[in-house]
Amino acid sequence: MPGFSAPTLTDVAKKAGVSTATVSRCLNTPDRVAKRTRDKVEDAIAMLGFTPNFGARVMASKRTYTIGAIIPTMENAIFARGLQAFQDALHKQGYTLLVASSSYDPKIEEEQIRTLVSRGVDGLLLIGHDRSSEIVNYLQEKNIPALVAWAHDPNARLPSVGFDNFAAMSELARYVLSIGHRRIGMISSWTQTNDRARARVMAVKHVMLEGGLNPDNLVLIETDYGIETGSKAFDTIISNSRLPSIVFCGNDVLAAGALKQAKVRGMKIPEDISITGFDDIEISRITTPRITTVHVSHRRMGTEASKKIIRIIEKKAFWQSTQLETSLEIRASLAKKID
Amino acid sequence: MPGFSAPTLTDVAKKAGVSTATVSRCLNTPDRVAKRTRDKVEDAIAMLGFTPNFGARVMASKRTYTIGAIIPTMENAIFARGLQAFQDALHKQGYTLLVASSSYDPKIEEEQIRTLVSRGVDGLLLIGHDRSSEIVNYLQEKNIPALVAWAHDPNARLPSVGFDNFAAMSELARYVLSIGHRRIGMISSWTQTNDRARARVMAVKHVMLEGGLNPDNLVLIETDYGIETGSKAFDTIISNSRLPSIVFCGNDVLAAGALKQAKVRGMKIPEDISITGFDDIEISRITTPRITTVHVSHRRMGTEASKKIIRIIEKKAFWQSTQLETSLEIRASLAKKID
DNA sequence: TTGTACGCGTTATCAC
DNA sequence: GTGATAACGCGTACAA
Repeated sequence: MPGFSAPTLTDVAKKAGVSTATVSRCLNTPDRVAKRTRDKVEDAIAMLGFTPNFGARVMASKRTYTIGAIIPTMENAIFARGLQAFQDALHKQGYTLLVASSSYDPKIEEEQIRTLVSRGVDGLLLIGHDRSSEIVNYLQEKNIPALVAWAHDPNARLPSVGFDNFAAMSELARYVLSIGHRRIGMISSWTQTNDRARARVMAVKHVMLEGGLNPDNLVLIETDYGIETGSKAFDTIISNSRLPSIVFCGNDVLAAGALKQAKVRGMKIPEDISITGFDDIEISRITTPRITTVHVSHRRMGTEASKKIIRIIEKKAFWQSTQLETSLEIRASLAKKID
Repeated sequence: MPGFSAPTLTDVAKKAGVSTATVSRCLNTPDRVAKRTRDKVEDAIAMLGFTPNFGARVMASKRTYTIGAIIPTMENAIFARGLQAFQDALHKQGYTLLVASSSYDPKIEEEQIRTLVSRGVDGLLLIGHDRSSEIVNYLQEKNIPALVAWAHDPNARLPSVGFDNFAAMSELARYVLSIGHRRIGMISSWTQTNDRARARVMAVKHVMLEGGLNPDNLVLIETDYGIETGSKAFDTIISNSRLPSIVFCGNDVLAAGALKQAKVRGMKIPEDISITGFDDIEISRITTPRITTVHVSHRRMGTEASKKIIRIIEKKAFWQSTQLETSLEIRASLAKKID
């Protein structure tokens, strides 16, 4: 089909015998056009198979109806799930989602932010509050609304929708201590550039202090996200001189890896050692035994995020952060410590 | 920051004391600009914090460097993983990924295709070959390159990168029959609009015929993707008058659900019943026992897809479909049938 | 209610 | 190697 070129507003206008302005109005403010004219125009549009040119539209109107999201990786089920919900909700409101990923690298995240901004996104969804004030300034200067998800901090510079990682993990840790555990291990994602992971570790330490334990005695391993890495970390932990009676894991996937490895090492769970996760994804329910975890509705977070960002973009409300609930899911991987 | 507006090419040109054409050249074909001039321009760009306007660029050049992908859902780990690899590879080549999802609904997929096309994507990644010829015609008319992933069919109208679902499942089924299984059950995703699922079911039936069994005796349950749905389907299967000795599952997630439910029902695996999956995602390695499955490199598929679509877009090659290898992963959930 | 005409920020085609 | 300038397709004052 050489020489092919898409029909334009002008083509439609000619065919319908009206001006381009009228065609444009039919598209954007149909009620400002007489019914008869509108019908003619709509016929012409249908006959030509016309679709408005996106680039031209952006240039003329400065709006893209596109929202960008930068997540660490889609390979983590919690982001995949939340993002899916985010995209569904966005789509219903006529917005399109542009996705990028940072591989947990702040440099890449900044680069992606700039890319998406140059593409004219109307708003941005980011994960967690950890980023340079420089890039936040940049967004402010460019006037791009940004929303933080998967974390909640009412005092941060950007609005957020998420849950309180510190509080949620504290609740779990308090319960664990209350049933007698005193020797504590933890497997976490890297805390350096991940405020969610950091908050969860801090929570465990804080609760240890509360309970009269020395937080320095926490046997902590940081590692990449994954089942295998969780298994390896578990091996490191049990090679420690003092075997913990409980291993907190920063998420369910690490917990599944740890649990698997415990079985490989011939340990009984929870008799020999207890293991907990975080997120309550399916994996925590199919292991034997099932994993005690913290329930979070990632789908709900995605939906809420879409509502909020659209509201901010359309200036229908001043922003305020919203906090989502979490709840403990006590399952068989955790048991009372009997000395 | 009222009255704020981004610096443009013209601003940069003024500041650098050159024409807009030169600035544009610095951006697109730097080697066609004298070093001295280029330095001046680059300084000006840095000072002003200039970023090219995407919409304008599209209008002038007809290229968006954007590729659209429409997948059934990001909540399925195999798509999440493949898409992540796709996006990483694309990003390295300077392309951006636009994601949409169809929820396995052909109507929604068509709508999403049109949306992405109107946004000027340079190319499209689609899943599977199942779609109306009407929409394929549409893509052809509009001259939008489209690539199919997660399926391989050299005779289809669109190029594809994927593996042969039929052959892969046949291989597994032949092995299963060779170790003595004769009463066969299967849990599959809906086959109506999913050619991958359909091919896997057909493979099992075909191999049954090959082995002298009546394919009509296959106890087949179709259901949604998920662990819970796998469990329910398993219950339905075992309520059947003739208990199968093997249950093929269309994917690992369904298999994990089935396996879990088997244990709930007090059955021993693989002594009482064997279960197999497909995809070889982590979940198949953390269940007890581990699940026999078909290994597929979804990451590799994503990477290959990105190479191929860029090559097609940049007309560096005529298209031809590429087929990826699969391999059996025989694990403890499958055992010889002893009567 | 409808039409005219300009601007949006870039790229590309010419001359120079 | 560089500069002027005409597109690109749409939205929107403004005028009629």
